[in-house]
Amino acid sequence: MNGKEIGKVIKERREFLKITQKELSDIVGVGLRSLVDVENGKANPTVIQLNKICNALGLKIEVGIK
Amino acid sequence: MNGKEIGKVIKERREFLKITQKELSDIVGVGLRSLVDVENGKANPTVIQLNKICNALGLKIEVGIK
DNA sequence: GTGAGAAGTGCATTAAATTGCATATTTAAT
DNA sequence: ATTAAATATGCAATTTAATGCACTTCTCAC
Repeated sequence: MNGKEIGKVIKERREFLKITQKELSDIVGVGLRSLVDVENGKANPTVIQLNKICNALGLKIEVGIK
Repeated sequence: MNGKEIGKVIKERREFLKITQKELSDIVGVGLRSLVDVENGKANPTVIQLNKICNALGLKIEVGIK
């Protein structure tokens, strides 16, 4: 999964939970600008950044054998 | 999975494949210093950085429902 | 079709990741 | 115990992610 695909999952999950980018950004403690960019695959986020977002959405990061 | 856990997977996978950090670093195009830090959970790598490493090791990143 | 809230963009600044290099430490073979 | 290769760390420089703000665009409900 690359940045675009990850962003897609995050965005869909957020929309499924019916929360706005602003709300999520506040909850998570990640800048709105950064969150928007991540969702749109225009960012290259760090693991910590991704984890913050994932935790709030009931998502997780996994690294495993292909 | 946090940085430490991810590093552990990467390190174990590299050792399983019997390649050195230097070799992997050269193959992947990631600085040796960065690779070492990632493996030891002392880094907060970006998705691109992680993907470079994972690709060379037959690993993948996944973001999914917890 | 207007208005309001949500989403996306450009730009400048700040914070942090990435890197190379020199050096230390660990590991493993002889 | 020596040695050599592999692994780890401190530090400084460079690159890039993260952020805020102002502004634009999109999307619906009315």
